[in-house]
Amino acid sequence: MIETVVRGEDTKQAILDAAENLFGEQGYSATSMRSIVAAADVNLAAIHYHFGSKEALLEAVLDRRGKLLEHERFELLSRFEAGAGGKGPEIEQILEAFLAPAIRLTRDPSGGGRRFVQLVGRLLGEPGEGFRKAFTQQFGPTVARFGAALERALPGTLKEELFWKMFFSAGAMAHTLRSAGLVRALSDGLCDDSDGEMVLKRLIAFLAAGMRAPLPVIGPIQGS
Amino acid sequence: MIETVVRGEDTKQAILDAAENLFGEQGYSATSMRSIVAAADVNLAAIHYHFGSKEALLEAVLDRRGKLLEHERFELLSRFEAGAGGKGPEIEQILEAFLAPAIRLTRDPSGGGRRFVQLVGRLLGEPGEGFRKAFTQQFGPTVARFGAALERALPGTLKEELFWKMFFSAGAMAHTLRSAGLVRALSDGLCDDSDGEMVLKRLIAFLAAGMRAPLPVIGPIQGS
DNA sequence: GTCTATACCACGATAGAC
DNA sequence: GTCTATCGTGGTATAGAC
Repeated sequence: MIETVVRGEDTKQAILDAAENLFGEQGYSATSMRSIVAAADVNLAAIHYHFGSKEALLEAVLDRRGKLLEHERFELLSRFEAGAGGKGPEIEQILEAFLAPAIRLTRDPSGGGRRFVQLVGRLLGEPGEGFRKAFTQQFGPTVARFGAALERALPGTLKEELFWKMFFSAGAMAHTLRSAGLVRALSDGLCDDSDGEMVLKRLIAFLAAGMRAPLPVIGPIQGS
Repeated sequence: MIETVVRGEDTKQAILDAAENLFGEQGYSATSMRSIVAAADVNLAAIHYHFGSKEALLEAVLDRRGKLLEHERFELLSRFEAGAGGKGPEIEQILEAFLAPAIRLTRDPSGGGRRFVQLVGRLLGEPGEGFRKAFTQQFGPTVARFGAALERALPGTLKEELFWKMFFSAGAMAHTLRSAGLVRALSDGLCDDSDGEMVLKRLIAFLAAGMRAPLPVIGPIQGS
């Protein structure tokens, strides 16, 4: 006779922890729900009871830390805005407000924060209308808020040019975040990303230069 | 009585075409072999006969266009090197030699080239020791060749700093390539990437600025 | 409300007939 | 070279125990 132990919220959190780790390590599609319930030591059907589906579980994983991440980013940006007087914060400060909370998550001793960051970085590149919607919903307000800040920091930049700069930057940022902890292997031992502050400062310097660079305008507006 | 038709090489190419399209559209893990054989109108076991496994099929897809892509990149870089005399090509030219052949593939009328480029861009972010090995094998020589060219174009740059610049650039490039044809949707109609030359020039300008920017050096080497 | 057992169909892979 | 049959595992769904 197997005893039925009612754990309630514990079960939910155990599933979220296991899913965060496995999704971050192996990617969403490559992770099976059976491996998640095995790691969490719960029954297979518990996922469907608490979340409904694999995709809904992913959204719950994103939600758990995503709200806090968004709050920290807004908080930091607001602090920089307050300290900059009327002219708004510098580009470097805007980038720092966006990146520092994410990089800090990378150093979470439990490893869960790093896995979460890797997962988000990978999701930006994954196709499937399914969770592009969830992704936009999660990070849309952040993109809007930081886009507005960048627009003020780069006077005279067309909306279209700013989009491309943010687009290129998103690629570099996502690549850096999803590779968290793997740089030593990727660079054959040449480099290391264990010093998060170092990675942060270098990424900011790289992106700020690109943000300030004038992008060529093609077409009848400028001619050749 | 169903007739057995022997198609030989046709079957192999049909599978490669279908796999390229579906891997590029949906990603590797999310694409089932059954959907591939349905699109190619061949039997399920044909994949295993011609390629051996799903992962081997992926490598075959990468191989088919990858060799030509590498050749075009090397060719372009060599031409720039020949035209630059003893001092080597400019950063912009090196980036163009790397990116232009890939962007041009994006405009392939059949759509296969675009799907291939999307696939490669996505693979850079996917985990799994499995095809990181295949990926390195496919693009290792290219990275080495272009890294050497960049090193000469950026005198006085430490190997470590150069790695990070190439690392950030790889993220931006992969993001741009894997989003080929999706920018209109991603930007809510604000921008479009149907003009490949425009995307190319803007990406090069963005990256060249980052490449030239001095990255902060942390640690005892420079102090604060 | 919480959890278990179990069944369902699609998946990647393989063996062997033709 | 091609096909069918089959294996173990994947995501999903539900009935019912507690």
